[in-house]
Amino acid sequence: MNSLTFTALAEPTRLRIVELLREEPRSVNQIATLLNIRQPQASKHLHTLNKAGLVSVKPVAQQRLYSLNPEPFLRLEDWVNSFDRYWNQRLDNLEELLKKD
Amino acid sequence: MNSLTFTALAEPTRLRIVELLREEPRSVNQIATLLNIRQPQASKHLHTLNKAGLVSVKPVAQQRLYSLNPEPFLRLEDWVNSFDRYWNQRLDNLEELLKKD
DNA sequence: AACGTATATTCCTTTACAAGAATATACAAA
DNA sequence: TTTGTATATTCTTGTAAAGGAATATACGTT
Repeated sequence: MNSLTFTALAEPTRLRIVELLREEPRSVNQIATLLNIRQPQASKHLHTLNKAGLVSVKPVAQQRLYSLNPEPFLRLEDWVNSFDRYWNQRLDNLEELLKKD
Repeated sequence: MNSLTFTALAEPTRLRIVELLREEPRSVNQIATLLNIRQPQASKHLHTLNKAGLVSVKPVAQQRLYSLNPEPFLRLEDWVNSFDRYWNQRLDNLEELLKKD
């Protein structure tokens, strides 16, 4: 797993942006308005998300529509799903322990 | 979703620690040795992971065994799984588009 | 009690990065 | 081609956090 994905999501405003884009693609000003932040900060955070590969841009007239990229989230999904083995294993140990009565 | 979890995982060394603990609980020195870092840094990172609620400590003699806490990872799992709706929806839009021929 | 091992904490320095303000660029419309 | 709207970039400043070195604390052993 790549820590760059986590770095991008670690900033609270960026996390909120991602959760907005999870609903549908949006323009910079839409995001700025919805999150009550200034436009330059929105642009900067979107730039960071873009560099991290989490979003894509599609120019429409003078607007720029940002949308989520599936890949990094699917990779994150795989990564976190793989932890299930660990929980199950620890659960087995617990059962083993309980059997000893 | 809480950005603190992402903050904790954003640091490359901490991410490696988590991936080590995913195998089994380990002591501070084990982690420091395996990752080739100095003991104080290992302690500091583990302290950060602990504050973020990602790990627990269990004292055993003078050692401290760190292990993963399931909860935050299960929450992360839920969060990232909920993105599937988005991908499916976008996939539907694509199919809709293709139907138009 | 003294010493050794395991871990935590403190202090210092350096670096990354977020916000604000101001400005630049891109495109559209009149 | 001037004006307006949408977005990006630059510069500055403040702050958080990581690593190194040194030291403190906790527990065990002799």
